[in-house]
Amino acid sequence: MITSHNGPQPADFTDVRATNLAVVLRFVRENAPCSRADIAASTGLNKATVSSLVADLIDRRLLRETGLTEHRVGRPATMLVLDGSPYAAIGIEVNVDYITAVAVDLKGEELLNWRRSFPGGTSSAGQAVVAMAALARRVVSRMTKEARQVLGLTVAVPGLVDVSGIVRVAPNLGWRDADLAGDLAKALRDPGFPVLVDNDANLAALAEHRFGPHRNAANLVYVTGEVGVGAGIVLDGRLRRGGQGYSGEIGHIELDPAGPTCRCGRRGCLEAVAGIGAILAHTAPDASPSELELEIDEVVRRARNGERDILALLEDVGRHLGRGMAAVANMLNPEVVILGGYYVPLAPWLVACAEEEMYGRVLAPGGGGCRLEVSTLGYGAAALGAAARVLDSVDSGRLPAQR
Amino acid sequence: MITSHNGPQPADFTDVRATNLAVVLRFVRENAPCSRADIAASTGLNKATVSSLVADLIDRRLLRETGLTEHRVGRPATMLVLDGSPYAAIGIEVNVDYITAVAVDLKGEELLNWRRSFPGGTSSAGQAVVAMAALARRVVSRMTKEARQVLGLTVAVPGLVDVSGIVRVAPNLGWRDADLAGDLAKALRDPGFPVLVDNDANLAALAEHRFGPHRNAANLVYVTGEVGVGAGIVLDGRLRRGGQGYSGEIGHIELDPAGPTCRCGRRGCLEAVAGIGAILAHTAPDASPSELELEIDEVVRRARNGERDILALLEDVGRHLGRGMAAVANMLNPEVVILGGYYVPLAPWLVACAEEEMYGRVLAPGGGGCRLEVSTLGYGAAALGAAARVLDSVDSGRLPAQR
DNA sequence: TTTAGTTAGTTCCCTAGCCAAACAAATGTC
DNA sequence: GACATTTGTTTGGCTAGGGAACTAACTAAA
Repeated sequence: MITSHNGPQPADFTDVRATNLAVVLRFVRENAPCSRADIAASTGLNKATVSSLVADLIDRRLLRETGLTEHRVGRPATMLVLDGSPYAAIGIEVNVDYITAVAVDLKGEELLNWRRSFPGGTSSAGQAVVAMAALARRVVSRMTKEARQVLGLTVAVPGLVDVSGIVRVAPNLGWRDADLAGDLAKALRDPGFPVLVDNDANLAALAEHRFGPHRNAANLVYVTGEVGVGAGIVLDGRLRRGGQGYSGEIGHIELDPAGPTCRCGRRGCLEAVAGIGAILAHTAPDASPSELELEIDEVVRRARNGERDILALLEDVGRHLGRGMAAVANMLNPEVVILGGYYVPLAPWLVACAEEEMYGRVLAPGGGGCRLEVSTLGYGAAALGAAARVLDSVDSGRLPAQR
Repeated sequence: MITSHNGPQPADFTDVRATNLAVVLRFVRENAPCSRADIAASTGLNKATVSSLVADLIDRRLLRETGLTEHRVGRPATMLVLDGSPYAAIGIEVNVDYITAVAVDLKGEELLNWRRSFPGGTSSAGQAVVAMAALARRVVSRMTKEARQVLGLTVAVPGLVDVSGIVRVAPNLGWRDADLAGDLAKALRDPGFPVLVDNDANLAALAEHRFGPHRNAANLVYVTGEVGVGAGIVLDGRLRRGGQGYSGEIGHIELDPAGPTCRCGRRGCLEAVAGIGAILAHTAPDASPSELELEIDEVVRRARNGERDILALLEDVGRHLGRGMAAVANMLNPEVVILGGYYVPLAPWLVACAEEEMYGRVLAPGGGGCRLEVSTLGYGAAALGAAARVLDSVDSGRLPAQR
């Protein structure tokens, strides 16, 4: 795909080809099964060109012809689908108490989803690399056994990852300035596929953008609901990382100078008043990271039981969250803000208040068309997004080499 | 230029040509005077290709050869510069008490800058169209007299402009749902050039991005300092308007639930605690819009005199502004936030506090490399940006027809 | 069972436009 | 004056998209 960011690059024919291959690939992904004629009619490409592009994609085993034809008047069409079998993209998520690995095929279908407990909170980045490498090797060998070529691997990290892929700060993991991608690639001994690192919120946003129910929204924001609150921002169809890669740090937007003290030392941060910690501070002040999930389950149980104080607490958190999301909606005017992480199980008691608060504060008419939704991808969104990151580079025309 | 937003479009050779023409044009703009050989060496395009592209651009009178050559070893180079003379881009800004029109040539050099007083605050959109059309006609005829072809006209409006160019709400002007662009084009009777409308903050951001001292920053935010506070957001080298075009409405980010009441009815909005109105509420509570400039001059005078209460007031506003900018910097991680409008004359007393507050709140290491700067383009930034908007479409390869 | 009609996909040719290499032009240097 | 150096043009080759004609494979109707 021909892009023109910071200092436009000149284009040549290979760019045209790459762009058009990507166009066809994406069209088939969205509209499979479909015929060459469909592609030509919908994309505006010439029939001959489509035939040539499709042949190329079939050669590279990205597409496959199905025997099926449509029975209407005229010559029946040879239908095309994405070929799921020959490739895999791997996503890994490191977190405070576990490492998750997922692998997906080109269609985004999950091939495996493994979770290992891992004391991320008390391990060094080096130890994490060892653990990730071990897990990655097993995933890769499984993929190889299934005769799949691995297209790439991306690691999702809860922390600030700069544009060059260095993990600058990961507060919950206690890491600083770790070249996770480089070290992991080294540990995998020249794996033959790219190894990347990115922020978990960014990748979860990517997952929503590619697989979620709002995948046709070109502008969306994904909000993580963990102890930290972060956002991944997709504008005009692409992840926007900002100048150094640190965009989306909405957790420390100050909502109330008289609010509770945040772990960052200041007062009334979004994270302090609407993060998961703000709930647990009331219900289980001493919970360790590994007990988070259990504690949230307990909160859900009590909310279901209709316990007044819990409901009031959640309403309060919802309202604060809504105020934060109003800031996001006012600043970026996305089509949808998607709440993820622990906000998902708590959504039934949060969203109504949050929505009310948000819509009351968004200046644009009709709230700027911005909806507040709950993620349906579950806790694995970041890992899935990490895999989606790999697929994205295929989609933008960097196809695997021809057989 | 080949773009691939919302549903990628297929590319063909004309796109390659357009992309490369734009590459050459932009290179010459940045590096004039320069030779064909320079262009080839720096862009990576082939010498032959550059010659052909340059010939095309000279044909369209976008470039011009200067007789000047560099005297080094070897054949002297024919130097190329942008041809300023044959074209003009027009920008118009409507505001509460005046209409400004500027015209610039391809280099961005100001050809004229006219200001008419106009009671925007009490006029209908229809009346504004009449006034703008009258002004525009005079500008066009002046340009025609100078033998310049007008490439386009853009109107900057302080209000919410949707993606289709309709002015949805302009609070200070009292307009709603006005098709300014359509009506103005009609009033100009098929002018033969495109007429567009956009938000003033967006266009000022564009002006900074093209002409300002931070023009090489691919990620920047421009903040208007009027009674209303709005932002224009440039990410990855392009203006980001959000889903419906309403991005940048930072004026109503709530900073303090216990703060003063904002004109939007809520409390503690950025605009209410750090807008120009927050200053004038203390110094000249009954000032009319047309007296704003005078009142600000008075504030500046008193600050220069070292009046304690004024300095304290400005410090306070600066701190609130810094808190708002921290939210922006945390969310978007731009390379620079540029303060415009009335913040410019007040900057000496605002910026230090604002910076301190901002850096204290930005989570990213080193503040994410985000600087807080003051606009150097003056009050005309929006009008200039409106003209820049026209030049942008030339830059992206939509060249004026060949002679 | 033809025959006509319709749609799908391929083939052939043309053209745009990039690149590489050779070459011509214009200068400085020894 | 020979040679080196750099600029810009010319020529030819290649990639890849578009258009039109053609073949293929089916349905429908006579």
